[in-house]
Amino acid sequence: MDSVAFAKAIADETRQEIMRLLCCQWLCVGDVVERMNVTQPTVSHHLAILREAGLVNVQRDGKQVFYTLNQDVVAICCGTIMQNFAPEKVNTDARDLQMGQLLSA
Amino acid sequence: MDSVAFAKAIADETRQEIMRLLCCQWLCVGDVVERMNVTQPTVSHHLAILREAGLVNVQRDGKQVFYTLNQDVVAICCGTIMQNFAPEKVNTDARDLQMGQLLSA
DNA sequence: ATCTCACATAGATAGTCGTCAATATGTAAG
DNA sequence: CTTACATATTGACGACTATCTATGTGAGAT
Repeated sequence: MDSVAFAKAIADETRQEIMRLLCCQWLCVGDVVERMNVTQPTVSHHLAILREAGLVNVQRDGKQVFYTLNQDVVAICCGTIMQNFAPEKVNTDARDLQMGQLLSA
Repeated sequence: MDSVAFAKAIADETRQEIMRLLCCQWLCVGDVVERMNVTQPTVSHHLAILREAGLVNVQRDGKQVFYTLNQDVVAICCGTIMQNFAPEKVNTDARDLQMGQLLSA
């Protein structure tokens, strides 16, 4: 998963809203649809993009399909981007200090 | 700077290539152009997008305009995204451990 | 088997984006 | 005040994207 593909996958308001819904919980497609202001095919489309990017975990249960956000991939991709484009902010000897600043910003 | 705007700004191969060039050094537009395979207007266009996103610092020197990547903004935005979409990976008590795993992945 | 429900896919359309050639702007030099 | 140079802006064009309606698919339930 390269940085460009990851950025493209999350570069959409609707998609990030879906990601927020799927963060730390499993929801089926219908649940997502009824919490948003777009149609079911639109949700399905965005879920497909997130799925192909490896950003969501999928599990079928009967007629329903459940999704949840893959936090590991998000974290790893963000780490890669920071290593690529903010190397001076993630140097080894001051890592946790810097992270503390970043996370409180 | 919200996560969507940041993602859109970096969601392009050419732009990330420019960002790599401008990481940790100042380059004028001409220098960027001659290291890439796109025309000067294209580089100027992408620099404008990065500039409006606050991702580059700009400094004029005579006829030339120098750019460099703003690593702080990159780091802060990545931190925001991780807080939004990978909260379980950046919790306080295991922060540096998790970061160590991420950065070595 | 048929029906129904949940989800995915296809097709159409409007809007956005990346790129280039051409031109404008602005800065320094002669 | 031209001239030359570095960068920015404009306009055009093709490619991609987000959304919708309509339809397909696949898994229980009757």
